[in-house]
Amino acid sequence: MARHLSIGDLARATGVKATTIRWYEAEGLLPSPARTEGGHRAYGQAHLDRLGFVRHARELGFPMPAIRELLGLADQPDRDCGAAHGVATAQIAAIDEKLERLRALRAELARVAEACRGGRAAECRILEVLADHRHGRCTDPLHAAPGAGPA
Amino acid sequence: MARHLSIGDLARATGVKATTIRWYEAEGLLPSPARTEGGHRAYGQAHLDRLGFVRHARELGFPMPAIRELLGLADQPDRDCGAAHGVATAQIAAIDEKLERLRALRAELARVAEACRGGRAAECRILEVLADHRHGRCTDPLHAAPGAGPA
DNA sequence: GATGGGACCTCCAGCGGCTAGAGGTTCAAG
DNA sequence: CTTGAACCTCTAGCCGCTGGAGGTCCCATC
Repeated sequence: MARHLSIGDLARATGVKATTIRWYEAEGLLPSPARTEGGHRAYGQAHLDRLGFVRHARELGFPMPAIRELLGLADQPDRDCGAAHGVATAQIAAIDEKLERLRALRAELARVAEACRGGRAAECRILEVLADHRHGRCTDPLHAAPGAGPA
Repeated sequence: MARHLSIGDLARATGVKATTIRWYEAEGLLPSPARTEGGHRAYGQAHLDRLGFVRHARELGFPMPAIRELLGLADQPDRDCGAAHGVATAQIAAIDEKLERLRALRAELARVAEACRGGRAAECRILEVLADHRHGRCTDPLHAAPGAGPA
């Protein structure tokens, strides 16, 4: 009898936890597998491949709707793959945005932290800067350039 | 005149939504204000300042427990501000970690996207690469684990 | 003083992407 | 046949809000 793969086997093979695998199934990223007589999930190679796909896409930060779209494309080999390219490009743009924001954040935070010379909290520049909201008024930390706003 | 500030006044002044202000109060980041006879929140300047502090700290990505700590420090001017420096430094470290992850992600994703030359999905390298999880090359530590795959 | 409509109130649910636990059942090794 | 590890379902929780339902209050205008 060809041995099926248990959920634990998939978990070990892919590094995705069993609970997460079940959750992917509930969310429709993985098809529901067959069951043993006792009700345990019984997977095959196709499931393993698909889970690998999903995991890799998640590692690359694709949100679940994007993964659903990619899966749909992978399932319909005749469709134009331009859509896949679009999904990937959008994901890159999203990452670039996050990167830029984090860099700006990092810069301001470093500036703030460096201003602290120790001593009593009453004189702490970190707390001062945080408390001073002339400094703020920006929803986006991007524009908070060191020389520009708060003199 | 201007006996008190309404929640809407605070919202307009700080750019923090009223619902979020109420939520900060529930979470203990803002003290509960006095109420009008009808039950509306009645704020003073101190609340406005405090909300500015919280908002700015959030913009810098401090998680709520860190903000609680910073607020505690700001309230006790005699304490050593080394703690504030520690909080800021930890936040910088967290950002650096995220930045590094995102950069690696971005690089791989760009590589993946570039591989696509258009055409049918069956030949799309994006989908191929996502499906093939043995392609290695990823500096992300999350990715590095499964050396002993399904043989 | 009445009225209208916007601002406010409370409570609850939901987002993404899982994760953990309770409490019960099944499988496979010895 | 007996363990006990792995599995099952279901529920709730994490962060940091956000939105909606359904009701009440405030205040400018007539």
